Amino acid sequence: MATRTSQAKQTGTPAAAQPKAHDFARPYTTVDVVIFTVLDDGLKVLLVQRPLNQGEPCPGKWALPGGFVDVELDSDLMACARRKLLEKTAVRSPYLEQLGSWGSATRDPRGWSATHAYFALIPAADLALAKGANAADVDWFQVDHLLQRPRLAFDHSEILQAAVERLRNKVEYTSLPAFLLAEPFTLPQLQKTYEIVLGRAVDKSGFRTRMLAADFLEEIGFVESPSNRPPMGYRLKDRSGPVIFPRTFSPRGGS
Amino acid sequence: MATRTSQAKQTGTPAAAQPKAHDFARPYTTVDVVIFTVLDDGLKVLLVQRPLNQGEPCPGKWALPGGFVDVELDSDLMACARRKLLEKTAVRSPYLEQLGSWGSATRDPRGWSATHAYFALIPAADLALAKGANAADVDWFQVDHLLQRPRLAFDHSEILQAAVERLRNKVEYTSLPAFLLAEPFTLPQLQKTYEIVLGRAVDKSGFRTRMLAADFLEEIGFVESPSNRPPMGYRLKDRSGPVIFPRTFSPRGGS
DNA sequence: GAAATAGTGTCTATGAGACACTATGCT
DNA sequence: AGCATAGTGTCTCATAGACACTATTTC
Repeated sequence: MATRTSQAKQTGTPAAAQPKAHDFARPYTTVDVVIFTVLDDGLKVLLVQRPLNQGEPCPGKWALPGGFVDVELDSDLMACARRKLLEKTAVRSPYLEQLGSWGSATRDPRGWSATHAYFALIPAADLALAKGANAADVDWFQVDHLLQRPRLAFDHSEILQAAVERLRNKVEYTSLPAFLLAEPFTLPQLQKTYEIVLGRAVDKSGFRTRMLAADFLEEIGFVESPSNRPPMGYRLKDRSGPVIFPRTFSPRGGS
Repeated sequence: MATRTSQAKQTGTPAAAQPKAHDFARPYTTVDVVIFTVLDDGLKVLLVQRPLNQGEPCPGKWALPGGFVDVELDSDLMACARRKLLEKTAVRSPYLEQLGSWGSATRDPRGWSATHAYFALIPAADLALAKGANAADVDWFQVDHLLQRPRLAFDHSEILQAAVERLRNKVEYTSLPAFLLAEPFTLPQLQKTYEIVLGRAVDKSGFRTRMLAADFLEEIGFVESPSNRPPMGYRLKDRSGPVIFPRTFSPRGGS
């Protein structure tokens, strides 16, 4: 029992004269980040083109930004994700949430590997500054196109799909889209963001009632807009996470 | 940017004459499983006592069942979780869902490690058979007690807490508790299970309407009960996963 | 004043919660 | 008959969706 090959960690039986289990072959440990933004009226995701070098897997294919956990640099998984994000976007404090993990013997040709996937939301406006940091092999892609024909490296298409599902789901009952906007933002802007992510229109009146009832916005004064009546600007009362609404958005609650 | 120590995997820059990044130090990769059941009118979780051997971390403490991924045995993470579950409970086809991952330099004294946590639901009835497989250092613990004073090995108290939160959350809007019952079960039994997991009573009429409207149950004929009017027995139409209800349970939906 | 956008009022159908009721079997 | 459990009917009130309305600015 409890030994060797498999476990040893949480086994009841004394392990006797076995080599320590944790000296056995270890899978690779990586972190990948699905970075979303709303740009040009569309939901976009950041991808990185894989190098063409010999020995690199999936050469030339587009992939999620990510890579190996660095046991020297990264104190934990989240820190590693934040580092990857910072390297690619120069954004420091995005919304960042763990998505799940994917691990198998075959997902990376180099051997058994497990990746810890995160997803991030960043305002497109924050990127202007970061342009310098963006290399030529980094670009934003329309999410819808990527879902229609999945061609990403490794199992990244699958991970992307899971991220979009999670995002779309949560948007139905949380204030997540607010993290896709730079402050101050207006309610019409926020509504537009919801509509872009959800892929459908939502009623203005209901939307406003809902947002204000959730009590997560703070008025910041009127904001100048390209034309017409000046809208109220808002910021988040608490940037540490989204608010959860009591009910869902969908038109007919139907099962 | 984008080089060395850290990545190399998804970096734009040709890695030139660097040692391959994946030859660097690798974290340990483990899987832990939070196994729930409902037993004696309480929500229980399965724990394993850690061995007392020298060199083993957290000797004598109770921990979630789990251990190192075995790159020979385990084709993927889920398979690893299923294996751990089978080893401890002899249950083959439980409800099994990924919970998240926890990884840091310090969570295991042996070094940088990342665990992939899963949670499982099994009917207590299925365990009778498994008793043989259960070693002396395995036992069921009342979840509420463990949450009140967290004393588990490693960061397992944190993982358990996350699992309970996820479970309680999902129970509000899914048919998950059905996976805690052996078939056939009755609606009163199912209701009881909901109440135990949620920690509060739910209205009978509303409960039944809801369950039947969700159309995930199949009548299996009347079932003998200890007394009185015989209830209808049901089984799941689809054991592959829970149904999601359109709305939540909570009394006042209020925000 | 017209146009365009921001923001509010109001009506209604739905459906969940609450609770009273009926049904069926056991002793 | 009486009790205990299984199962149903019904009333009400909150609210989400729909949509019509008002408000404030620019030209």
